[in-house]
Amino acid sequence: MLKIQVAVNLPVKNILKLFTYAVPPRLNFLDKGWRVVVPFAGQTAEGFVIRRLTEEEADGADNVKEVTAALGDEPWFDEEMLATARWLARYYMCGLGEALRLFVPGKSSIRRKVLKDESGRTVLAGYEERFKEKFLLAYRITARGEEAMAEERELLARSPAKKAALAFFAAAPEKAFTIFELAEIKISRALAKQLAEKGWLTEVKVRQLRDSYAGNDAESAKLQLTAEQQQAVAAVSEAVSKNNGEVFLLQGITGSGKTEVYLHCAAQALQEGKQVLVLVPEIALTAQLVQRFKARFGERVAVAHSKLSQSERGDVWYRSRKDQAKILVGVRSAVFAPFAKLGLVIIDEEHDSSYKQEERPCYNARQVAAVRCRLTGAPLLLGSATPDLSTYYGALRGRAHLLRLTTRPTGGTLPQVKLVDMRKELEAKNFGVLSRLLRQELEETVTEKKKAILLLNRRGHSTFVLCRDCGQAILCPHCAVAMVYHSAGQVMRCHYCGATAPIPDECPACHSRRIKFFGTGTQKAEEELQRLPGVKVLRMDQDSTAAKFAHRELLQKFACGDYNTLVGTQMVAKGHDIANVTLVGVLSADSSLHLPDFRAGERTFSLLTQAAGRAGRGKEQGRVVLQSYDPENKLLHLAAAQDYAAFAEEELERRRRYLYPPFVRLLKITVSDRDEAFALATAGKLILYLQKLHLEGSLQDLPEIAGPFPALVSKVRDFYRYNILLKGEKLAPVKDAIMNSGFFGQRNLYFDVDPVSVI
DNA sequence: TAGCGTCAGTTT
DNA sequence: AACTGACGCTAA
Repeated sequence: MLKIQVAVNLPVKNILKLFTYAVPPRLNFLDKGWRVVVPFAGQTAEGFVIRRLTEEEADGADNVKEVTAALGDEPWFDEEMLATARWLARYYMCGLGEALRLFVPGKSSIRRKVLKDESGRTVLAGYEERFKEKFLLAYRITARGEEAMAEERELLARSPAKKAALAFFAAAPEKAFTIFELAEIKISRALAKQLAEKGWLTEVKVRQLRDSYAGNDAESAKLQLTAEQQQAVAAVSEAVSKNNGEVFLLQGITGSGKTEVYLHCAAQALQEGKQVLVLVPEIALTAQLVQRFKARFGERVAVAHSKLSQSERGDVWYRSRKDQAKILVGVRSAVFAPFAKLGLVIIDEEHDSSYKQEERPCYNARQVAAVRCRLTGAPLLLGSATPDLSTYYGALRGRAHLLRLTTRPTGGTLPQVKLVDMRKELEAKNFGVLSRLLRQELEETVTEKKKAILLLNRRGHSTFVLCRDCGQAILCPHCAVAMVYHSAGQVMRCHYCGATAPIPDECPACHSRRIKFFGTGTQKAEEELQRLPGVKVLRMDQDSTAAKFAHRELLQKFACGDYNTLVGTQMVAKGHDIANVTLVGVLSADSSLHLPDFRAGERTFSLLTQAAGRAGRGKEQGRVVLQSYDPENKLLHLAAAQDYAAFAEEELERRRRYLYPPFVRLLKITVSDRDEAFALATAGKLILYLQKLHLEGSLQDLPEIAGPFPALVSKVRDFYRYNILLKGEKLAPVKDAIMNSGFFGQRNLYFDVDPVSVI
């Protein structure tokens, strides 16, 4: 009988093994790449077929169970996807099953069903296939609904929301609207359901809407390219034709028209009958880029983002595999989409940390894309105003072609940047969030009917709550951080575990009643700004954008409404292009600069550059004010001058000296346990183990081992955290050794390859 | 000594 | 992830 090797799809790291199953004759077509259902540990699990066993091997494998069923009507994985998964598992230290499941929308193709008897024992463990649902809940108005509308029922008069909703349905009495379409125009699912219960609407199932971004397909005019843009397009286009996996770094100042280059390169790939993958940091933040692609390429564009329903995502994947979608625009996880003929990969804002997954497996989509490109021959186009230093260094060393855009095609110039010394403000008894200069600039801006964006990278109202007598800040009971005062709800909130607590009347330590709030977050800044004449302020941070689409709505309000000032955390700095913004203020330019992390400088430079780039994108000259307590700091001056090359040179020198990427590779190991002593002991044992391996000669080079040291936030949700940092030019032998040891399966150990931060 | 809760080890 | 069997502790 045919036997196959299978990787099971379970989200656990300690199943590294592959398992052997027998294939019943009816499933004889099974081969590598197929998804199957297999019995596993008395349960049902999804499995991925890795390969067929030879007859010899099959004879050796006794006592194996049979494959239950095949999923889908063709293999899910092609050779390239399997190879990418194998690379990912080894590079990022996870099981092959764990790597393969990333390629499956929703991480699993089946939903398990477990039936139990009265005594709680499993009597039937079955499964059902997901994504079979091709229909979607929709609502249509009924005759009674139309009557109600006509009669202006009392209830409708009292509820404007219901009335408006019903009026919307009445305008198109034949049409059924899916819940997604309704969400777009802010008719909630709950509201529709209420109206249905009244008999005014009826529930119907309509065919799954394949594309929630349909519409606005108006062909947009191609823009005249600058000489630099033309050069970039020509270079990438040639690589698309050659299909030899070349890598390009497109470094363009903010507003230099990187998107237009993407569009032209994509057009070239399409002309050659190839597909394009476009990765963007966060779809909510880059709606404008999606719009540009939709406008240029219409229905050939599919969009994959985290707000898609399971089956919608399945549909998008299907269209891409079947070559129906020519361009796939998506966030991090879209790097695992199947393609019929991948011809170009574009990564926008390639330095963005959202390409790194923070949960296991901690892959970086940029790296995964590079591997897929190498395997398929598709060129990789990385775009950024402030490239990741590793990417930039690679380009300097000839591993990628560096393409530069140094001018703004609109003719606008880079904004004029001023640094303000906040120590002088204190001397002048100005204790507000705005320096005198920024306040004056803001008042001028709003008087001229222009808009301003203010960045303050701390949410909440006051950043800590302190007893004035004993100096004790109030800490979260579960985490090693101070709680932040939030004016909404008048509570203190932990930004790590979300715990809330009322403001204490007296100090828990010394019972003094002199409790005071210190520090400034976005809420307090908002309050202060509201008091300024003519300033109409909107606040954008995690708290004000918690609701779905709130982000987009806020930006829309700011762009079209009568608000003139947007204050918020770093999300105000990213990806949008709002006309009429002429002033950008960074309220505390050095807040992220002094974190004990090797990338703090790079992140700060990138954030400041991006923030500054929001100013004066049209014809108007933009102005930027950076407030700092350390205005002599060289990095701030480089950011003010928007001089990436100089910054990179300096930062690379520092990295070389202190041995940080791109000069070494990093592996961060976190030990996390309720028992602090146990966590430390485990870390110690792991380090001893590595040193022993080295002495035995199993590791040619012992990487430099730093730690264990407590994480910057040493306790989160009652778990103590210690970090170990391994540095070395080649980490593969250490990674392999750890994966083959008992340490790998341990529950309290987490492995992060190429960590974004080491704190 | 039965009766359970926790934990480590296994799943083809 | 879910199941198994071993160990250890409580209630008699």
